[in-house]
Amino acid sequence: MLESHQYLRQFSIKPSVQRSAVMNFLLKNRIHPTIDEIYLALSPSMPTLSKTTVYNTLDLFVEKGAVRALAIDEKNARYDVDISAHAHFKCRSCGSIHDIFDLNANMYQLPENKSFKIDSIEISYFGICEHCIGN
Amino acid sequence: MLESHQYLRQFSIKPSVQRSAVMNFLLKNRIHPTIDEIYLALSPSMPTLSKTTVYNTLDLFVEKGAVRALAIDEKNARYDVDISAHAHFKCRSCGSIHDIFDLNANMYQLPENKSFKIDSIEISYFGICEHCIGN
DNA sequence: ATTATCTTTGTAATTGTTTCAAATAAATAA
DNA sequence: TTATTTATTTGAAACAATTACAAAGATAAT
Ligand SMILES: [Mn+2]
Ligand SMILES: [Mn+2]
Ligand SMILES: [Zn+2]
Ligand SMILES: [Zn+2]
Repeated sequence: MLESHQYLRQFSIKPSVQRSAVMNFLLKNRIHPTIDEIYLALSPSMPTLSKTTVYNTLDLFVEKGAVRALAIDEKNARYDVDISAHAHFKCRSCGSIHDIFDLNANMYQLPENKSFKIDSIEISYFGICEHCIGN
Repeated sequence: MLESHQYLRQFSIKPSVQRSAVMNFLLKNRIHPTIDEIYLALSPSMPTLSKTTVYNTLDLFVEKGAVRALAIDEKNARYDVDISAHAHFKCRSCGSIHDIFDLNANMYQLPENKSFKIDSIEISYFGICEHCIGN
């Protein structure tokens, strides 16, 4: 919790109790969680926590560049505290999302394009995960 | 309409009136439309068309491999009748989605991975489009 | 013609997200 | 400190996209 406190400051985010708790969860659970997963995980120890606060908090984190929102899951927004350039894998069966590899320089290279001003890239792979194959 | 009739058969989709109309729209409007856009476009000429049918139809098309569902837009599912390997660009301002380039062989190459059985890739770029810059 | 199967339709339910105003907490000024 | 302003959290309601489902309609098989 102290760590997340510090961590938030690096992104000039004022560390409230709720924000620190959310960031702490993200730092310790690198599973690209949904809003609901975050809320359900924190709710027991913070009974007054509102889901709206989780939404507000994640919006703020994204705006400040502390976390990245992933589009890989059509159902729910997914959040990643790892903002380095890396690709993801989503299992079609269980829906879990995993880091798959770091993007090398030429893959991550944002292409020059006359029609669009490109500022970011998202590379997603789909298939079946190890765990689901063994079922 | 005759064309889409034929086209559907290639994917062993039985071409009903509704299915042909939806496929015809997709073939002639390569804008990666949402369900709603498809429904609103067809609705005037097919007043009895149900939105549920549009959902059913697109689910079937995806299942049969005739169209690809894109995850690039968090709000709505987007559908692409072009199933070739190509990357997309989404404008953060107006939300429009464009084809940006074909994926070359080494980019499209699905990586071998011991933990996951990978079957597809989606590469998305984000930024601001030409039109929105000039505003 | 009858029966069975496939497809479409409209409604209702569900889910994820956003809006918003009141309540609470934190920061600043007096 | 106390008062005042500003920032944050909260819960309820509104909203939007999708899904579930059962009845109606169309098509195919007997
Ligand atoms: Mn990640
Ligand atoms: Mn496309
Ligand atoms: Zn899995
Ligand atoms: Zn634009």
